[in-house]
Amino acid sequence: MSTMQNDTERAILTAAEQEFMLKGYGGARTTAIAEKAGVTHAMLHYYYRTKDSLFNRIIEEKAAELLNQVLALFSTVEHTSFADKICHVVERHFDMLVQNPLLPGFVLTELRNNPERLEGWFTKIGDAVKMLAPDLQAEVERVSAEGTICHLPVQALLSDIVFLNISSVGFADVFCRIFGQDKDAYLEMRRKENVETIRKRLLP
Amino acid sequence: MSTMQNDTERAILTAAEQEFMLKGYGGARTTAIAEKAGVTHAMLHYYYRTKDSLFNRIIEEKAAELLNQVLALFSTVEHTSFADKICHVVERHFDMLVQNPLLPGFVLTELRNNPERLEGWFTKIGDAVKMLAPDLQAEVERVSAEGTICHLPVQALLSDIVFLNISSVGFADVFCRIFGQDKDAYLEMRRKENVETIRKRLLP
DNA sequence: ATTATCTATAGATCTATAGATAATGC
DNA sequence: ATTATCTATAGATCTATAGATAATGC
Repeated sequence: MSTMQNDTERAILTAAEQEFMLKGYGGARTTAIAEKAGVTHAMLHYYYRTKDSLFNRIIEEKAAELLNQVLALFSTVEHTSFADKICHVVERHFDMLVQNPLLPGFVLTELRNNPERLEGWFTKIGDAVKMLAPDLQAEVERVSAEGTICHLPVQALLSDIVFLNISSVGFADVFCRIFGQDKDAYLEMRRKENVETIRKRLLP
Repeated sequence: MSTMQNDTERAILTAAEQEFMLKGYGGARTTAIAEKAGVTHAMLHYYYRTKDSLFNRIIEEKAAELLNQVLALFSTVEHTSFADKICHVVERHFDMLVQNPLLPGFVLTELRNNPERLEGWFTKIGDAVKMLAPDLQAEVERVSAEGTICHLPVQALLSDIVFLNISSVGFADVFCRIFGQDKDAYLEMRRKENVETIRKRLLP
């Protein structure tokens, strides 16, 4: 069975994911991956043939995993208000990024160097957004007409959330150094601050 | 005079800045820089000796340029209110990033791969922040006591501004594709949206 | 004399494969 | 027979320099 992987195979995948996320496709070295996995370099090519196919294998796994997590953000319990629901999404999205702190940098790097390699990601995410956005926009229209929140396009709101959270996690190292703050304390501050900022953004 | 550069020298610098900003130190190739500059590869080493010294030369120039721009953001004309002043800073910071769209990705890449190479940048920025932050915080204390704005730590406010602007520019390509929007239209939307978000964040 | 330029190449590093050998499963 | 592993190496790519030659400035 193909999912019945031996230790070597699994070790290579794990090491490869770390290396690719950290260095990007171009920066990753198959020799370094093999070394990190504790196998000879030839074994990597024996199991995955080329660097390229190993990379594709990794990002397809990662894409499925991330898409599930993102979709799960929205399919959650009922909340008292629209604003509460959004704030809950902000918090869960933030936590998801803390679990994948290398993601923003990885995406930015690949986007620059070989955007075609992430083509699949963007079409998948684009499709998911096309599914979710209209419902969300309809809800905004309805609730804003009641005067509970202000009116705004969901593209703007979603961008706000993602941008605040991505940067908070991606640039935490820079900013906590610039401000002379502990990293955990800084992230804790950002988590609250992003919720607060989005909540105020929704005020009528 | 050392600032009296010939065409070759200048062409190498220009090409190197583009290449380093686009690919990062590790991804940049001195052969590619020479080719882009239209000179033989040996000339690059003749003028700047090593890839490393060429890189340092580039980022020191860039650091000085960026720091001046950032400091200029705050030393500006008087405004009617604190909130107006901040919103003006947001707009000018946004425009500055549009002029340097590769900057966020470059910083993130170098931060990951060899943070020590940007050590100088962060200490300089840290020093500048230590100069500006107390005055700004004092103003927040004063104006928030009057009830015109809410109280908040300047670290949070500055992070909010930088994060929204950096991501808007850095991830514009991804997001306008995901939303099926024109890039210029998306950036125009983000410019207004970031000002609006920060203005609301300051509400009492 | 000094500065600028070119050709050629050394030496390092990286991906990928060839070919031999050991372990495993019928 | 098939699967897993190792050693050795081919071939590509990249940084850096050596050494020769042309242009420039006293």
